[in-house]
Amino acid sequence: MSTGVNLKELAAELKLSPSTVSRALNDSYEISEETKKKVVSMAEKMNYQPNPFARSLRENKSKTIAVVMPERMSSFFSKVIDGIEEVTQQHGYHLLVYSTHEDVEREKKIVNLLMNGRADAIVMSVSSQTSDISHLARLHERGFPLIFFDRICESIPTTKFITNDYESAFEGTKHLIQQGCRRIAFLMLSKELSITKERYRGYLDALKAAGLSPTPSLQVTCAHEEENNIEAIRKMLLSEDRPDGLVSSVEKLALATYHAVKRTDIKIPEDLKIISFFSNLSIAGLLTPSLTTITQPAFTIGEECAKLLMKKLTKPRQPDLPNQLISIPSKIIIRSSTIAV
Amino acid sequence: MSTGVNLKELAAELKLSPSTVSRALNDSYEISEETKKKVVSMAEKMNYQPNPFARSLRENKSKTIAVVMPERMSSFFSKVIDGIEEVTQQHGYHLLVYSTHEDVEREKKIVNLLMNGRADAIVMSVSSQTSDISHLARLHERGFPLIFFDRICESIPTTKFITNDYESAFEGTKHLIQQGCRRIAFLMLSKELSITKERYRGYLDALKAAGLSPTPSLQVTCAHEEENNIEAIRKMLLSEDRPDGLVSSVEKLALATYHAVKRTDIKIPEDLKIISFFSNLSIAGLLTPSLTTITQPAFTIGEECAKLLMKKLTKPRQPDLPNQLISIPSKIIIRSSTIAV
DNA sequence: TATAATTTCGCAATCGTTTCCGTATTTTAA
DNA sequence: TTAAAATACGGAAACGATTGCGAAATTATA
Repeated sequence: MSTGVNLKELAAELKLSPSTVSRALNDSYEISEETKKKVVSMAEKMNYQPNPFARSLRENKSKTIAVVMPERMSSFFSKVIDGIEEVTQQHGYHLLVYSTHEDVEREKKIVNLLMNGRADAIVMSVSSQTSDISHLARLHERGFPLIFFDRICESIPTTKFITNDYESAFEGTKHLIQQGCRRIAFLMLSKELSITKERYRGYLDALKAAGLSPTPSLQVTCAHEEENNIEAIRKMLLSEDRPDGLVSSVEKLALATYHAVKRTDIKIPEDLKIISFFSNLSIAGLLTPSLTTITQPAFTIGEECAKLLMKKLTKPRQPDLPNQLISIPSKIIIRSSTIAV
Repeated sequence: MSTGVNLKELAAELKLSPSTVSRALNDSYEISEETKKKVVSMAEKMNYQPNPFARSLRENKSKTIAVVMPERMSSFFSKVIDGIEEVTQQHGYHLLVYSTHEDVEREKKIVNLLMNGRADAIVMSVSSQTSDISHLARLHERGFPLIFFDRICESIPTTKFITNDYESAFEGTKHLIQQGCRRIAFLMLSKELSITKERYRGYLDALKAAGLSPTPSLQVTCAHEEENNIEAIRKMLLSEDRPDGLVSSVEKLALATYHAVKRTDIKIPEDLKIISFFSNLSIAGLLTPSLTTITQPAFTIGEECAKLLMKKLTKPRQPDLPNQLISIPSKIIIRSSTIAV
């Protein structure tokens, strides 16, 4: 791999010193317009590309953001990253992307690796296994810029971007009740997860507001393995107090539910109405029947994370990321899976 | 952001020179076992993390791989990256991930940015717009390690990983014919794409082998915008010589076809049988009717790309990546969308 | 015992930038 | 006309690691 020209060679060609060339390329006021032109044109001619590591070493920043998330095959996370990339790319930033595969040990390893400054900031959504958050707390205490989205750590005082989890779950559950549901199931990944807690609370409060009492056996905590989830849901669906409605707090469990239903003779929406947090609109419309979704503003969440970070990182002497919770509302899109017949 | 301890501070604490400490940490034969122990334990105690940029600058390598692909919201590409990450993470490599959004201009920008050595290698799948490949050729001519997967550049002499596109398309088309189809449509993204060419060839040859002649109006070239694709497909499906079978060369066009069919009263598989290159098995099973798929070994492709790169990058004085085409076969999974009634 | 070989470590250069100084030249002000 | 200020540039020190080379201390060999 033949490395290109460096600053010294470029300077030699121009019969200038490296410092002058550097300043010229960085548009310093100390350099005359005339020399700037010369330098810039010669740099183009010789295809000079500054070495990013020399620069990072000197400036102590990498122009790189790390994104850590639980899984890649999820339209929600894909769209968030698209949103982040859209903003960061305009500022010349690069994206390191890591998947924890819902494994807290991998999450710890990744976070610890990132503490050496390879990235200027971390945008993350924690794994469903994450209960001990000391690795993240340590990162933040050291002053490392850290932003959470979706699955947040409440106790770490930094900026977090979420959707209106509580209200959406409340409204979604209320919608099921309005459609006549009385025994409503709730599917979740892990009780530790911030999104689980909030969405669950919204679900419970909606039940309470309607004078309904929750049935413990209808609240299913799932795991990572899809087949196990499908079977757990199927059993719940066929249990004694089988539900007539179902709220899924994450996309993948809605899909698991459709799989589970296929293994029974339950009819949606006649026997069971389903609503789910879901980001893949194209798929939602193709499911049979089409799925009523609580659609999170995934792309916007990514954009907002990135905008905040860019402000903090590209301007000098910015304050720490404020300890705030920013909520961007979801939209409920009613489709066939909850239409009363 | 308070940077941690560096080598000099660690050395001072140990009353040793930085060079000795560096060698001790790198397990050099020149250092006694005794000092090694001391150094390592002190490094742990002080939580020493080597500065990656200083190291990269000195060693002229970044322990980073760049992955450039056309889109993120695709189960195929997601799985490929999961495969790559699985291997590279074990070697301590990091992943920079870029999406071109099927835009060749963005692809060029990204590739040019990567020429400065920010990554040690690039794994890429070109955009559907890419016909001029000079940006990639230049990269390769400079000796930059470059690997293609799926959507390859035939003319660039490096290693490419694909699936058996021709054979799979041939077998898939043959399957439709065996199920009684006579007028078989073909959906593609861009005629420039390597996968389009090969899969199209397989499709044509299968027709020919059965004594069928292709109908030009049944061969639809689609673009990026989903709604436009759906409408184009719908029109084709309702045209005079409407098809009774359809091969989709990529996942998203199969979904578009399902959407298009929903807007007509065409019945699958009675009126139209569908087969598609498709990686999202969970979704394939949930479509109505479930979709017969040509399932690419996405994860394995990613793993193989990464394995080859790791061999090249982690061992000293490796030869250039050989000019070879490695094909990993797909599997055809027959579901309801092609079952004759 | 004297010399050679081995072990173990330190000094200093290096990677390619940026930037703090210093300085020569030109312009402005008094 | 002279002093002060502004302009335009170069020298050299950083940033934090790795490594070639030299040297002291120890061990082996003759």
